[in-house]
Amino acid sequence: MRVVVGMSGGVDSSVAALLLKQQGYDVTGVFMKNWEEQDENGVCTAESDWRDVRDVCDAIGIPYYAVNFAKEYKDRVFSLFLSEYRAGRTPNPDVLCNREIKFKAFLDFAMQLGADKIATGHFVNTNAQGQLLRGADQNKDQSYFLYMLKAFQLQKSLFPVGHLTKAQVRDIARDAGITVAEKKDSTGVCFIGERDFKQFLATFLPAQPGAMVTPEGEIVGCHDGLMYYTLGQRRGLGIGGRGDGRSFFVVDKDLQNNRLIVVQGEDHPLLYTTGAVAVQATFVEEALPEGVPCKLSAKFRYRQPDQGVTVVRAGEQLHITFDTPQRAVTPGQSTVLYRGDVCLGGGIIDQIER
RNA sequence: UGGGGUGUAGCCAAGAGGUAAGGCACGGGACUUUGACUCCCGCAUUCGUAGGUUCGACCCCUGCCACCCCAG
Repeated sequence: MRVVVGMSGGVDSSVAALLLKQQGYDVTGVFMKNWEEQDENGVCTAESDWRDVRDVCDAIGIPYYAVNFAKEYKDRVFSLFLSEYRAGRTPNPDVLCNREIKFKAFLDFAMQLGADKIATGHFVNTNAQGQLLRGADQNKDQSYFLYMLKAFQLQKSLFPVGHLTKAQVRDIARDAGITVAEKKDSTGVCFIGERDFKQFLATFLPAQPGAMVTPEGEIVGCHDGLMYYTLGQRRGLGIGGRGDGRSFFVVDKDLQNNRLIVVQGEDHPLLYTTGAVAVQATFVEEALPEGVPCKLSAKFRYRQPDQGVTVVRAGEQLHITFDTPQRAVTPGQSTVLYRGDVCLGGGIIDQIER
């Protein structure tokens, strides 16, 4: 069985490749370069990761390739990312990246190479029915990022580290003498990486400064452009020493008047939401029945503890009522639904109800 | 230019003769395959300014400056 492993140069995908090789698969490593950028010295910022991939593949004894999906990434992920920000929302590019790039462009590419399956280092599992399951490591479970996938994509995918904990993965890497065993986990937008987010956005979207106001209309500061802020955000507002001295948080964006609405105090009622409407509902396998309230659990952001919700599907919309008020649920972000350990799917938050 | 008041870090604010609390903001780090949240650490050799008293002053005295209020 031929398997093409998407390798990032990190521990997880390296161990994924190693395990598959040990299990007797015909393994090929493929490094995806999806973002064209060079550092101040003119060196591609992905160069060191590519080097790590080559080192690891050599050590494991598997062939490797590099592919470039920068155009696909830009067209299918990044353009939407930008338009969402323009619309005053806070998108999650990585859920799209998985649907459009890793489990589409990359999957297609692997199939053309004659692969039977692809594999990645995601901490998730699948079962025989093609369902998406949480990873065994509760703390690293990445099903949130894969909720937009369909069963047919999962059926062509292997997740060799999904049943392991992060610590076990590092142990395996260490025991095998893999050079990236202690490499720090990468963060930031997938393929783009960690960086000053405001600065990064500023290079793509024009800024339009305006006022920061309280719900009562009092002007308490100036913002640098609405797209630089997200609901629930505290840092970067620059408002200090007002009122009772507590922190301010973003609760709304008034695009019409180019105003950022802020409140004082982490427990302000406007920071809490009792329900939401999600659009572009997608289900891994079977859609929720139309119009029938379903008691499920949900996450509104990665690594959030499960929240009890009642969901009613209406076409491509999900009407979600929270068991307990949720803090800073943000339009543009994804709500992901679970029944036990099964990730059912989810949608993109469009409206919030207070 | 008569009277009263206030001047402590970017902002708010303790302090009250014994050698500068705290909060917010900000900076750094941790956490994290989105954006956030959260957590930890840091952040006035100096108290409008110039002198004086004192072993010792942000706290007492004097001059000056600035701002505020009430009278004009």
